[in-house]
Amino acid sequence: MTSATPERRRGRQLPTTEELRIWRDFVETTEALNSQVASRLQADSSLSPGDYAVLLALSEAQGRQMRSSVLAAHIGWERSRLSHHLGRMERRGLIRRRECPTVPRGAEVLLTPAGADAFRQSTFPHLRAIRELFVDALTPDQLRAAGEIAAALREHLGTRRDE
Amino acid sequence: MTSATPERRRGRQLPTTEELRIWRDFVETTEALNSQVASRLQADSSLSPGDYAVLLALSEAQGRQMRSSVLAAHIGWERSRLSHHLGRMERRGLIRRRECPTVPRGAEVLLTPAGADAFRQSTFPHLRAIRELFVDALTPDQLRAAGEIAAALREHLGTRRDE
DNA sequence: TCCAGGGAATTGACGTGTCAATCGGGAGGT
DNA sequence: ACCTCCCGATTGACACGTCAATTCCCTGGA
Repeated sequence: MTSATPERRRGRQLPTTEELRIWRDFVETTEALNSQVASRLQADSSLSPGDYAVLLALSEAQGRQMRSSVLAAHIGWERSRLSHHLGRMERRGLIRRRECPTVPRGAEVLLTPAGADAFRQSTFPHLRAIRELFVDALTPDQLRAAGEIAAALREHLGTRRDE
Repeated sequence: MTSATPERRRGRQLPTTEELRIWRDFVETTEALNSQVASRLQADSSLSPGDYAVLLALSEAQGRQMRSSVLAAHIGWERSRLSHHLGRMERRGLIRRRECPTVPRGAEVLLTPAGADAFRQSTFPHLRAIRELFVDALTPDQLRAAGEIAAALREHLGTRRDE
């Protein structure tokens, strides 16, 4: 029976019921959306969203190759996550790894022809899925608002990172 | 029912650059937000969001117990996912499973005292984290818009489910 | 009686993600 | 030269999710 006293509610420490409803709705919906997009991508091209992100970055890179840690920074992944993922992609022949001539202990990641091909094949259906599942679901105002919400959330996360 | 007009469908199969930017922003930001909320929950109470969802449902259930498949439906999980998760939670002593007397082959899931305790301890910090990381980041208008966007996306996903 | 089928739940295999070691070189200081 | 420290990358252990079997039991024909 240590429920919030009136004093503790001062300054609104806890979300209201309505705010909480929106939170749950928001989280569950974005999860469902992600999983739909992922399963379409999988069905269309046997790629995961992670594969797609890596292949996209490599496709746009000079010489279709990139140092491992640069790639990680570029797509915003932890290095160990990338290392695991590259291992799986290498097994499937989508990329290759090679020692970097310039950086000691560095690794070059390079796109194989099969990887470039898989990426090319996947692009169109993937973008179409994004349009159908995300863009088409929203009015122009809502789409704009979604962008602003993302910016506000990210900004807020950033400012809180120092704690 | 503001479905895409024939013109719209024919004219623009792919998202524009701006739409795509919003999509990426939206996806990455919601992922970052989820992971922040999850890591706070973990730090505050050693629970994952999955644990929290299960414990919340059981806490609100009659007699603090529920049939496994009812629980799965209640939190919107696949049964096999729930089964795996319950296994992990049972190892940690948060829940227990018992044969259901009424349903053949049915399983009752019930909250242990330790599980009830962990949930009670986690609630306040978790709700506070939601407030700080989500609610506080947005203006009232943006919060309302987030709810509407979630509703629109979910509605749209639902209508496309038949394909 | 036997057995096909169906529902509830579990299991196994595997992809994915995080965290904490670990490895293998160069610097830099002494 | 030796030793320490840092840096790039990998590895191992484990949590989490999904999909495809599989198990167990019950029920409804033939």
